[in-house]
Amino acid sequence: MKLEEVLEIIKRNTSHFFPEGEFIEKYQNYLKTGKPIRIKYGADPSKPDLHLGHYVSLKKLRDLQEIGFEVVIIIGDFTATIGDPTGRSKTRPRLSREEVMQNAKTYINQLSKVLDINKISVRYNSEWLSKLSAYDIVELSSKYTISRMLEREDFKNRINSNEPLFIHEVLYPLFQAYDSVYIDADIEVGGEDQLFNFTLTREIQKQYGKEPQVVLTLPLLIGTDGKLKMSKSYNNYIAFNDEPFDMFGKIMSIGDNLILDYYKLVLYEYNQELENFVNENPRVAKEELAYRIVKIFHGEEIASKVREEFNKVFKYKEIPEDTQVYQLMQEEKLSDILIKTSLVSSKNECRRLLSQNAIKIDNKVVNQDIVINKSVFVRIGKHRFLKIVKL
RNA sequence: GGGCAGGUACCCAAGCGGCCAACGGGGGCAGGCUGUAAACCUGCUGGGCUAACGCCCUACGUAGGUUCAAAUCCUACCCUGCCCA
Repeated sequence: MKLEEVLEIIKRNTSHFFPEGEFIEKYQNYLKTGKPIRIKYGADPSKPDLHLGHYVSLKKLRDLQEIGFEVVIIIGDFTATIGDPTGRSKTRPRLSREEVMQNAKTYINQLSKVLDINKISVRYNSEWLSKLSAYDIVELSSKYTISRMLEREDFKNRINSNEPLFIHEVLYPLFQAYDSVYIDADIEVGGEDQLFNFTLTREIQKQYGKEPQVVLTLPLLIGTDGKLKMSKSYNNYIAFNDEPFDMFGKIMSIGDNLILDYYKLVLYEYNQELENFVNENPRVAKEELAYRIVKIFHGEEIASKVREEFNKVFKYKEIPEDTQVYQLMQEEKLSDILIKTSLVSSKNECRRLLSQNAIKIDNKVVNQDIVINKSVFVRIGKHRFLKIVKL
């Protein structure tokens, strides 16, 4: 493929890409010698749920993969026991090895929804990091200074606000850098928040006499709350593994100001026509967006089914088809049933909801904890449903 | 090692012997208005019992103690920050 075309693919949607000259050299060398360009992508197994935010980067990996670049996924099983401090105002809880390994397993399966799984290689960084001796670690840490490390916003903020900053957290970027040294990364891809780590890695690679990696970052997708970057810890994420109906619903709940972003970053779509469409008819534009994203993860058939279902339930207020069913053996109090099915977490919560007119049975508001003795349909708030079937 | 300041619910943060399941803000949930948008208004936000007034249990770093009564006082311990060494 021509260099210009490759550059075009690379630059689509990216927020940082540098140094371009180094990339061009690498690419020309690839054309000449056939030595593949190795892309590194670091996966954090402390958060096993991949979400749309990850998708933005993974999609880029997919593009690069199709050009013929070699994608190496680094499962940070070792670094996860430290916890990436990026953007954190607080020390992350450290995970046990068992938890980390468990999480790592589910990762690959989710990755296969975006990447050609047969062409990637997967490495666990404990493979080399756990073998470093104290001597090696001293050597690694002698290659960077504290003051440069403290140039990082998040670290600086911690210091300034008298929050603890532990030494192992400062070590994190160094270990991540060592991964690149070890696997000879040519390019590292990730979210924009990794910019510091990625550029630091270049320095470390040079110190080890390696060719520094090219940095490629992608913009961060804003989460469903409309404010913060999509992240599991903020609970504002749309996960690969969400049920199609939930996924559709979550997308429908995003603010208007995000619609265009999602089109652009997730679907790679942006033009003036689309912008006009979004401005003129955000509701329809959003529904189309939801449909198309669900289609990526669940296929066309399910996507259109879910779209129909969504409109039935929320536009025309009908009863959803696929909903949790509770089999009623004998008469039971409503509250007991709701707790058993964990639609409600306690009796107090149930009481609260009742008193706030949040619970509807067969479309009629109930205010009291009545006894159920027949088949009914229960709706709590906007999106909790239960079909009770009397046997 | 020494001195000082701190550790309160999901987060921030008041309270400093009873009126404290704990002010206020954020977040979350729910209702109204809507397009499951935003903005806005309102209510709720530890658990159990009750139709309800209310009652009981568990919770203010951990463990003990003083008191009729402790988040609040005392003792020890753990943890964090700042300053000194």
